[in-house]
Amino acid sequence: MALEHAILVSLTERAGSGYELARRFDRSIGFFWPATHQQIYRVLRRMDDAGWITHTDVAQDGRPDKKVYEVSEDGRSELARWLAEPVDPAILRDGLAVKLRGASLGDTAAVLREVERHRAEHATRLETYRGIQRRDFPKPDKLNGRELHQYLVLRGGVRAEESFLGWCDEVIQAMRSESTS
Amino acid sequence: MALEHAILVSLTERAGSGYELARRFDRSIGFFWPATHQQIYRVLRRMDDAGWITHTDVAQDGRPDKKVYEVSEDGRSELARWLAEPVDPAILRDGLAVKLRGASLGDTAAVLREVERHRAEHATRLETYRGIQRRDFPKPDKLNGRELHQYLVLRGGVRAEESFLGWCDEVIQAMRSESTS
DNA sequence: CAGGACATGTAACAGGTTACATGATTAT
DNA sequence: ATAATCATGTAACCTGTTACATGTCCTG
Repeated sequence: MALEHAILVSLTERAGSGYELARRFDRSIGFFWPATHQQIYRVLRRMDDAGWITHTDVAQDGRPDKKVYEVSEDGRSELARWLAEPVDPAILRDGLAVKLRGASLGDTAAVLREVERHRAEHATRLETYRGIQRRDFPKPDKLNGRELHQYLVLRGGVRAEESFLGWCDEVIQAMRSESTS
Repeated sequence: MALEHAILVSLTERAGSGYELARRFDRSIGFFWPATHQQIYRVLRRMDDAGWITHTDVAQDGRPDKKVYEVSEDGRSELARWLAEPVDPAILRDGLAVKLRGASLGDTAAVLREVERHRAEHATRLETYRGIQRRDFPKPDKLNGRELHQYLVLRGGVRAEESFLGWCDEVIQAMRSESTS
């Protein structure tokens, strides 16, 4: 019920093809609402049928044709309607937490190595976010409207990754000192 | 592919019925791996068929009969096998972030109110976690093994909620001062 | 007497994943 | 030559959600 709306937000910012949307989801909005290209194609068709978006076939030389989608008036009002509704709280599905909880039922050292691996991945993601922040929002005090909202979402990503890294460090430290005591 | 393993972890800690598992998921492990009772019943049957768990029918007076499940040897080795595997990074699906990103395309004030509502819900959840921490782990320095791991998972929950609250405050402050400038 | 907890389940549907298919261009 | 990028799609499958069904006991 919300992939449609995530796509409406993204397409309102800029029109694009299914493929382009899938790239955007990989790089930005998908950190908060992940989606594969198959999901996106399926939902785009449904939205097109419902009249929330329209498409234009664009021929390209050397590359396959693409369908560039843009948001219709109906899509805009549907988005406005959805924005005024309450949303469910964020859903987190963290296999690493499940593993840590069961660590003593298997190879504890392997779970610790897995925590270290995740720490490295999240450190990379944090650097990505900080790069975007420096490049796109160098003066956050001056922002308002859409740009401010985009910046604030990014800040959420930065905070979440910082928090995750801090947790990994706490886990790594506690598990290391446990095994040597 | 991991609800099975979350259930194995929970059932190893303590045997129980599908209903009891569903309650546990609501209160603890489900904060990191949510599941409804229907999902749990379906997966329990599959695990029973696969021989990872066994059940005993327990008659109760005044209450319906229940099937108490416990983990078999095969289940234990499956869990150990899974624990040594890499896990995918945590998946976050946050409709509030999508709304904030699109806020300027609708009623910005309504989105702000929604952020305030989520802040309150997460404050409650944080208090729940802190209550468990005080009750079950009053002296965290002394912990090791399974208890240490349970404590560390809870710490992850506390950190995540603290981080979320901090983000909400940042958003609320930025959006309020924007609308008055 | 209404509502909630206890206990398990079926059925239908919506959402998400994985594998495969096609075919051109560009970079290594 | 090989792989990667661009671009769209089908099919099969698994996971997750919502609604409904049943029946007892306990509490307000």
